[in-house]
Amino acid sequence: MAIASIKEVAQLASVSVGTVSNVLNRPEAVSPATRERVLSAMSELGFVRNESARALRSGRTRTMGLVVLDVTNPFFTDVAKGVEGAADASGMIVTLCNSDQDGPRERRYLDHLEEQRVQGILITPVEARNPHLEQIIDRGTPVVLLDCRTTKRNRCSVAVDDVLGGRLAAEHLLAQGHRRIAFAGGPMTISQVTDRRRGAAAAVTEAEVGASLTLIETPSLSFASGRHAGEQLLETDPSRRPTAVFCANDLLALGLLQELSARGLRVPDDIALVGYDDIDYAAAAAVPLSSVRQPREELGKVAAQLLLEEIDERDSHRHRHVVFEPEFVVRESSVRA
Amino acid sequence: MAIASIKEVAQLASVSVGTVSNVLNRPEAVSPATRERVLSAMSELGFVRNESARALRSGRTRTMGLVVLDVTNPFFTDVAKGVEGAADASGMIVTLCNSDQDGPRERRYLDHLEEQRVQGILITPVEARNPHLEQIIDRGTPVVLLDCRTTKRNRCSVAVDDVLGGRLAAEHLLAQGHRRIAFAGGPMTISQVTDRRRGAAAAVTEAEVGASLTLIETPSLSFASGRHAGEQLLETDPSRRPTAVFCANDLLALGLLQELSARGLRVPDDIALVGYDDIDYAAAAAVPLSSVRQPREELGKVAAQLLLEEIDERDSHRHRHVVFEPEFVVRESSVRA
DNA sequence: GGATCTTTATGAAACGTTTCAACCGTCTGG
DNA sequence: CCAGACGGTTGAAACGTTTCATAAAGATCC
Repeated sequence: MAIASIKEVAQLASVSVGTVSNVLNRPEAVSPATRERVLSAMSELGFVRNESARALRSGRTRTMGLVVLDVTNPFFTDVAKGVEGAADASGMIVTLCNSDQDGPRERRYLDHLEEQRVQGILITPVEARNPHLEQIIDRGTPVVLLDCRTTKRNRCSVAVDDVLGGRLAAEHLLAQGHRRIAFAGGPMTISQVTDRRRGAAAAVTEAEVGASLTLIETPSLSFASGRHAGEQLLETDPSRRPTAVFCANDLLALGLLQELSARGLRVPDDIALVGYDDIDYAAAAAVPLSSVRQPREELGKVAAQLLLEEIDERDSHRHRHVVFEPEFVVRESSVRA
Repeated sequence: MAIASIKEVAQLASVSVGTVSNVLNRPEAVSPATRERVLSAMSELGFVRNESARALRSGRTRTMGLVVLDVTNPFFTDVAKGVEGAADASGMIVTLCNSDQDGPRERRYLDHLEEQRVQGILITPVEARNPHLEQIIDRGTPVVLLDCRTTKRNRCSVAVDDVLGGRLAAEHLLAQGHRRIAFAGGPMTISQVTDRRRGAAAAVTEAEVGASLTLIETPSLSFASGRHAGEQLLETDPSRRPTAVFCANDLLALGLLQELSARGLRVPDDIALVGYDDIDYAAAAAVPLSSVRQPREELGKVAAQLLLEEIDERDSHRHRHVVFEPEFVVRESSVRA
């Protein structure tokens, strides 16, 4: 049952193991005749190269790790697609891990990736400050921060300006005449959440129109959390209720939208809604969702390229911080007829 | 820069490498005093176990592969979540691969997984007949077919009865009075597509009401393909145009819905729509989508458990074929007021 | 026809673990 | 007081590759 090794292939083809290895790695260095012989021995035995042995001896793998906050969020799957495309073009394989916004889980995956000796790691961390990640970098595994701004000098990062995104969303709502605005999102350890809120808060104060930004903290950025936030909102006294909600992402907004509609509140008439990410489903929602658009696939692609660059250049590499600009997309959920 | 090995840890702790290995694998077999000593040597050196070496020597990894047709499809991410949960509970790690409905790509991933010597593979194959997959099974890697029925005796499978699902959808549309019905989906190599169509076709013929089921073949089961199918539909003569479309999945249906709405056709009045999968976004769509619900996470969970079982039992394992029943969910997209 | 290169193949030494037979004290029961 | 068991530790072999110095056999040149 055990898969044939290079040794058995060598025996069948009457060559040394070194030659078999050469056929695998530098086929041009072996004469056509023997190459043919080795190749047919391989297929006769159903040889499959043992990546563990190869990695152990050569000291390098062909794998990179990608750790995202939520695989079920279309934003991240689009990002993952970008990463995968770039990796594939360089003959790299991506191990996709889902931290599910859970610290310990994230840590387990990081440990595993380091034990696997992946060539590098792309990560959207659960917490901005992460000593464990720091250690991994110190031990020599390149890490690129994904969708997360940083000024740290020991890594690259690719992000979209979330503070600006938050500002755009809030300015739009203010322009629509809203004064009691809420920001929904959480947990507050996630930098995207705090950045978006910060941008919105700044816009609200600067407007000097007596507007306020209250906080609806959610346990996660999911559809379910959105529905739950909707319940909370419905419990508050209508006279003091916010007239507009800016959600930290589209999933949250879609969940909120569904809960509000189910309970008879109309969007945008009773409550205006703005999301974030502009996932495909935002435009297709019951009430098409205004949202802050990010270049999702591009984000992943650039992050992967940065990592590949760092892997290639190693010591001579200079870390870079790429920041994209978000774009506000107006749809029905935030403009009263 | 190189990460410390077990040997250096042993040296620092003044023990043999065997003892260090024991601390790692059978800590109860080593005295508390030395264990402590070894542990602190490890943290001092920043030791990280080399999984390649471990896998090579022990002959087993702690990884399973999951190959899906489309990571951006919420159906598959939900399935993946189920798989991951079950795997995690058994200390296994999942390598998630996205074939993107592309044969060669699928093949590359399968090769990689086999080279990695994963303990087993969960796959929703691009084509039902797959000689390469067959070889992998023959060489001894357990494979479980995911969301794909089979009667093959050399593997387990977990699926939802797609023929029944197709039938439910068609029967519903027939009951609503539709006679010119279309089935949208593709490519036809994917068994889910053909099964769903077959079920629908059977229902249509059995009804004996002079109804017909035309085919709108799409290149993939994506949002974009749905929009494209919408264009096609709009080009056909309104008098001969189908009055209802049953889409092979929800993404397709949502794309179609968006295109139709954008071009001024009303759903369900001008064209009724039924999807498949009942992803979260189906209920939240502009026109809430009728759909065929599948137990997504459960599907993944059971598949993973079957695989784990097979990995455990090995030779004594008896393959099983689990089939779930789908459920039709009626919403506005298919019932005229 | 010898010297010098090239081309091709070889054999053995790593890589970092796990595994296991063997060993050494110390304890236990008779 | 001895035989045997037991808890703890050791040392070396093995896993399947890659890598590299070396060798053998032709080819090329003067």
